[in-house]
Amino acid sequence: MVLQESFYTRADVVQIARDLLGKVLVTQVNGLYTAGMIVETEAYAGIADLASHAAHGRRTNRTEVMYSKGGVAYVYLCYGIHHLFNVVTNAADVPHAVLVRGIEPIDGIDIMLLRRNKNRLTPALTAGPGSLSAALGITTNLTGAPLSGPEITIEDRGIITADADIVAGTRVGVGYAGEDALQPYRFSVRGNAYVSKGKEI
DNA sequence: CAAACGATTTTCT
DNA sequence: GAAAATCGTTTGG
Repeated sequence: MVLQESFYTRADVVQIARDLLGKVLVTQVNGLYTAGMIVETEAYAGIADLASHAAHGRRTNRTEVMYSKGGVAYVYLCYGIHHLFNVVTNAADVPHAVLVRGIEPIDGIDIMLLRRNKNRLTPALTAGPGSLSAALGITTNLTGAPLSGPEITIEDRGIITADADIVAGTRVGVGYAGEDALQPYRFSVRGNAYVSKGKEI
């Protein structure tokens, strides 16, 4: 079933990041259906989190969508090349978000291969935030799109991820955030090949 | 209005 | 291991 708004509007963004492991991210872009299980996430805890784009309550055109009520997409362009997909959480005006960093392909693998210009399935296809966005056809024009569909949804297909199979660690690429870079806000499925190789956990 | 830079990935040496 | 690719956003003048 498709996750309801009540899943996203909860106050604890770290808990949501953990809960997203094992859920299935589904996109339908240009009529092409692709889906994959989320295996790696990072929480960005709003104004108090120096690693967040909304640190100190910064509010700009780019970050505005993070202030939406939970349950919409926040996609932003990094290094001019990569589209990074986030899930906006919490109530309106609380700019929390969860970055999805890795998925395990489930449906539409042939489509993903075409989009990534590859001809065989390897973990590199969807490991890493830029890679999975490209594979699923996610671009910045999905920013603000509701996760209730039709273009993008997150589903619970009954996959259970035990606590023992969840690895917590520090976030990748946020060294500029000082103390907050040390927060255990990164979660991944233990041993899964589609977890990105960014830094060590 | 100009300049620097980034929640990354790929490619070259 | 190092560096390029590449552009919207943000910041400074």
